[in-house]
This record gives sequence, C-alpha cells and structure tokens, in this order.
Amino acid sequence: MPPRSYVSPARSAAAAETRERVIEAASRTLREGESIARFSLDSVAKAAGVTRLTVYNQFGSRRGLLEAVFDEIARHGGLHQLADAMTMADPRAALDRMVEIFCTFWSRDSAVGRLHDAMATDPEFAEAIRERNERRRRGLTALIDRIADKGASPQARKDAVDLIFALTSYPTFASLSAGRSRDEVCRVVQRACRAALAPLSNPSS
Amino acid sequence: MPPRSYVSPARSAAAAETRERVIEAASRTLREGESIARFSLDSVAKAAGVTRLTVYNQFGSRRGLLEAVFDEIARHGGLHQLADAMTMADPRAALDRMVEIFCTFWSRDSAVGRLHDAMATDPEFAEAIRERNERRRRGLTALIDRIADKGASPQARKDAVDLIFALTSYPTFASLSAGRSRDEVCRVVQRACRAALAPLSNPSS
DNA sequence: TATTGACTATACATTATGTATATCTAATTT
DNA sequence: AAATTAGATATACATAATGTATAGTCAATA
Repeated sequence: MPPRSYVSPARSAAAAETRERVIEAASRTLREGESIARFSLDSVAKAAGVTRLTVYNQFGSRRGLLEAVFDEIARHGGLHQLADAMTMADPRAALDRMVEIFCTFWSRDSAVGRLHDAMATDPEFAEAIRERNERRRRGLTALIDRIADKGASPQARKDAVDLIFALTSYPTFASLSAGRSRDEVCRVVQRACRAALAPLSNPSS
Repeated sequence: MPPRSYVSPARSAAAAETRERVIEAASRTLREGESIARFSLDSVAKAAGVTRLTVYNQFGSRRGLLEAVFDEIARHGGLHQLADAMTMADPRAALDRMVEIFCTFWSRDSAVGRLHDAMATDPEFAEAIRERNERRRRGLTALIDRIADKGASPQARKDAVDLIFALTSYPTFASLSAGRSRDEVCRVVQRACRAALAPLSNPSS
C-alpha cells in the first residue's frame, strides 16, 4: 500500500511563516552579534522561538540558513533597480547609478558584513555568494563594452571590469566606511570607477 | 625560602627552536589547507611533532599562534624595503614602489590569505592585524601630503589615502589575482592608485 | 477515524578550544 | 653528586558547536 501524501495549505503556510521567522531571527542575530563566531543555530532557534532541529528541518544546515538570509537581504536590498540602470542611455551615468545601488545594498543591512565573514570559514558558502556576485560582474562587462572605444584592447577592458568589480565589492565599501556616511563612500567609489575608465578611451580619437 | 630561578641558554634555545618549528608547521598547514576552518591546533601540533599543549605553552592560544605566524611572514616579506621607498625623491615613484612592495608581500606566502580569513572569526585577531596595517596608512598619509597641492582640501587628502589604502589591501589584491600574475595585478593597482591622485592636483596651478 | 506533515524531546557522535594536574627529562645551581 | 627548575608530555575534564538518529506530539487532511 503506497503511502498517501497530500499538500496542506494551512501546513505549508505555517511552515513558511516559521521559516520567515527563523530567517528574521537569524539576520537579527547577525546584526546584533559581535562576530560571526557567536552566531550559532542554538541562539537563532531560541530567538525564533523554535527548536534547533526545526532550523535543520527548514534549511538543512548552518550554510543553508546563511544562504537563505543572504537571499532575503538581496530580495529587499533594491538590486532590482539594476535592470533600469543598465538600460540608461549614457553608460557612464549607468555606472554611477550602479555604484549607488550597491553602496545602498551593502549599507542597508549590517548582516551582510557578517555574511561576508562567514565566507572565510565555509568555502561552499563562499562559492554560493560569489556566484550571486557574478551578476554584478556580467552587468559591469556589458557596461564596459558600451563605454570602451573600438580600439580598446580586450585586456584593458578586462582590467577595467575587474578593478571596478573590486571597487564595488563589500570589502572596499567596508574599508571606506570608517568615518564616512554611505553617500560619502558612494562619491569616493564613483570617482574611482570613473577614473578606471580612462584607459578605455583611445587618445587618437 | 624563595624559589631559585635561572635562565638557561640551552633550554631557551631549544624552546626557541620548537617555537620556530611550530610556526613553520602552522604556516605550512595554512598554505596547504582548504580553508581556515580546517586549521586546528591539533593538526599543527602533529605536523610540528609536538603536543597540543606545547603549542599552548608557547603561544597561549590559537590567536597567539596566528599572530606569531603573521609576524613571521611579515619579517620575511620584504616590508623593510618600505623605508627606502618612502625616502625617494619623487613621491609618485615612491607610491608605485609601495604598491609593488605590497603586491609582493601579499603574494609571497599564500598563508596570508588564510590569516585574513581568520580575521572574520576572531575580532581580537582582526584588531591585531589591523594595527599592523596602520603602518601602511601612515606611510600613505605622509606620501599623499607630499604629492598634494597646497590647495588640496583635507577631505580630498583623506579620500585619496583611504582609497589607496583599500586598493593596496589584501582583499583587493586577492580579487584581482584571479587570472593575473603578481606583476599584472601590480600594474593594475599602480594605475588605479595614480588615478586616485588626480583630485589632489589644483587645476589652477 | 486513520494518517500525514511540521515540530518537539532526547540522546548521541564528533570536533575544537581551553584549563587543570601530575609526570618526565635534561639543564642548572648549590 | 643531589636538589631544583624549565620545558615538554600524558591524561583528564569542561564547554560549546555542528550534525545525525529515533521516538513522540498535535493539528490538518484524506
């Protein structure tokens, strides 16, 4: 006799709600905690009012929970505005806008800093975050191709992409954030990114 | 009766030797290991042919060992050349040289990458490494003051210092190292640092 | 009314860091 | 030569974290 199975609206809704509650508790714990070292599934479970095993049941592992938190932050981080930015007529203005969007993203929820810390101890989590960052690199590549002169070498384009990728990364943002507001950091990064475009302009044109 | 104590040349020499052996084993373990998560005092002790307690006896804690490894790498990393670089007549050439020295430093021993990873999980270790990096910022500040025009604002100087500080940091080096040789990374960073000096030049002069 | 899905309770295995105590051995001191 | 001392070892223990296993609870569903 095959086991009869069913989908339960009320059940899955309740499960989704606890899932949200755990993610919320996790990001709160990340925000308030001193370091990622203090981030334990035990504390998260307690903060969410569930058992540690419920966390495993929902996310499979510590890594799964961290990825879910990152995805939640990304969902509410304003990255959807990138689509509009990329279609701007002036690619240099689009780059400025892209920097602005990412500065806002990195500063919106301080839990992202802790998530980047988690990359250090969990290579697979690091890879997952890197994959999510590759979208930034692809957008950047398209933008650079629009900005670069015909004569600009592939190497010069690659250099510009990778340099701006590094400039718009979280570590750079965090480094410049000491003693600066989000907008001030944004302006500094924008200037540096514009300067990184110089080698793409053919002096003969 | 007060306990008589003495210093033993043979003893302290042997202790220093085991200390060196443990540091060597630790940096080797960091280099060869997949991630900092796998770095345990147990494995280091085994690799060094001593007991885990000997490691505690010599370094006090995991953090102490990591700091000792960093200091050992710094001693052999060529940072002493900074003194010569800073006294160069042309401050822009000095900056180029400084970038070169740090690119060499970051690339010399891949254990430095793992040590930076360790900063994520141990705030006090992170602080210790940051203090060691402040020397770079101070040198940079002095250099920028020599390069900047009289009219350059303090804010513009600070921006240049912090931006170049970020550009010469390990995370930037690591990010640009994907698919690039040390020298190639060096050239990219040098260009970016030179570009960061532009706002310091008074256009009226 | 029987079954199923999400969560709970409890227990266990494993791995790390860090501390405590007693012991061993070779280098020094008296 | 004998006592002592510094460094290393052996063994044990406390604590905390991840992850797995097994059985039980309870409301939603068939």
